[in-house]
Amino acid sequence: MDSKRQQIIGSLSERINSGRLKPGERLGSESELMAEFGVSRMTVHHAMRELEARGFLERRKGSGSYVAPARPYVAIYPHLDIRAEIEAAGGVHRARVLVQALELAAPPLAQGFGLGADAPLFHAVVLHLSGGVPVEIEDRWLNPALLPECMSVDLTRETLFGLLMARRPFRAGDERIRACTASDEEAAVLGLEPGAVCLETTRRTRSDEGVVTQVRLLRPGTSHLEGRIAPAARD
Amino acid sequence: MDSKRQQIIGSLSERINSGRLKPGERLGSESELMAEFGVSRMTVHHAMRELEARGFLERRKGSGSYVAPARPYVAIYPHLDIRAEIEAAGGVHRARVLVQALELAAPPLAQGFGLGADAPLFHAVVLHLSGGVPVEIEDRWLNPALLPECMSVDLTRETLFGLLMARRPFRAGDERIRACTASDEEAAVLGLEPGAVCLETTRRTRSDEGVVTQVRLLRPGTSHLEGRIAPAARD
DNA sequence: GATTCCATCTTGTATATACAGATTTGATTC
DNA sequence: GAATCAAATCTGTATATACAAGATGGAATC
Repeated sequence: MDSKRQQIIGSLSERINSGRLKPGERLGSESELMAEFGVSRMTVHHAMRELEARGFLERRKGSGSYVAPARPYVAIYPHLDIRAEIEAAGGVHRARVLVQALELAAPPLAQGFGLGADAPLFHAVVLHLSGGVPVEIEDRWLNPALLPECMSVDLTRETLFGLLMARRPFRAGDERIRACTASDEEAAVLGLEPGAVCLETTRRTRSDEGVVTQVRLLRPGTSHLEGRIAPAARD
Repeated sequence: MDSKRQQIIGSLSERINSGRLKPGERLGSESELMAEFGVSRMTVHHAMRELEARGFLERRKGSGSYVAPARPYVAIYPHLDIRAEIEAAGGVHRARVLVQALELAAPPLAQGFGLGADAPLFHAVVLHLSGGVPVEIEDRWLNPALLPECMSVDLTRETLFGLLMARRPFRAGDERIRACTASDEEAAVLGLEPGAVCLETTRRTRSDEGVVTQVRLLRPGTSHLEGRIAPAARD
């Protein structure tokens, strides 16, 4: 048995989802709904508050409650950790470390991290395999101040992404996807013929302390990224 | 001046975001927080309810309130409508309709729509341009029952995506991205040399009545998709 | 007709109370 | 020591009340 609040939420959201109440349309006042559902005003109030938080309603003090405009749809790609992605697909993740060093980066790159050109950055290049099949080249730059143990980490045992998630949980970033061709070296590492079509993802993530990491992910063009389409989250 | 509830929400979420309260850790009980903040229990209750709805807390009846585990991060790509995407980038959208017809689709395609092999599907191929430059080929199949006017629509004036958004607002779907090479025909339409690298997005969206539309979007590999990284939404 | 002002309606916030229902804790009992 | 049971603790829900503050509409006034 649902609570009264849940019943009201269900009833109202059904009217909205079914299209019987259209965006912009005004709902009854709390007093009216209170009479309709036979509950107290506060119960209606809490139910509508929750619908507002979920993005179904907009409420205006002194005026009333209105059906919120339809939210735009977005595509959501959940697999940011290559290890989790491979394991979710039933594969066994393995990694080959090609580079793990402190290097002086090209000036524009160091600039992106807010560091001088003489400050060394941590650089890692890792080939990720699923059951022996090359899946992705990870070419990552990292501000070593934000992950001091980066040089001593065994990258065949844990991913830098996983480490970063555990250490610096709250941050945001941006990502770009494009298609390109593999260089001879990249093709060799990925087991492709030279000039093969590849999918390139570039990511930069920030925390409050600045840019944490920048990474270029290269995978064979035949592999595909899988996402889902859903209404954008409120906020 | 924030409300008391907002102050409590701000104070608690700050403790969580800063890491002073770690995932799994127990917060004080409503009674304790009531004393700490000098408010009534219900005020604390409503504040924590909201934090729970936002995904910061997990509350267990009889036990207490606990900091929720860190949400996984996802990549979010907001531009599903090519027209909006072009205009957001400051360009002028224009379209060239290459195909707009009712066709008998290949059996596996018709099957995806839950229709028999003898049921015609609406098929549209549209080249989208930004200021005269080809940006994307849209190759779309659509269940005509769900958009009866599809044959009479002027696709140079409005996009099928926009139409669908307006008519069938609530639905979900999935999307796949891969890299490929353009066929001779596609390369010609996009103004690329034959065999050029391209980015291919395939989308299928559903409503309660079944599959609404399936679309293949092809754009030059040099163009890139831009998204952002953020914690996954609750639910 | 245009403006001003007030009564009324609306949602927002805070509080107190009461009881339900799940969990935890501790004492009792075997 | 282990099991059982009861009390205390904690969150969930519903209600009533009171007042604040924005929005609206209509009446009174100019």
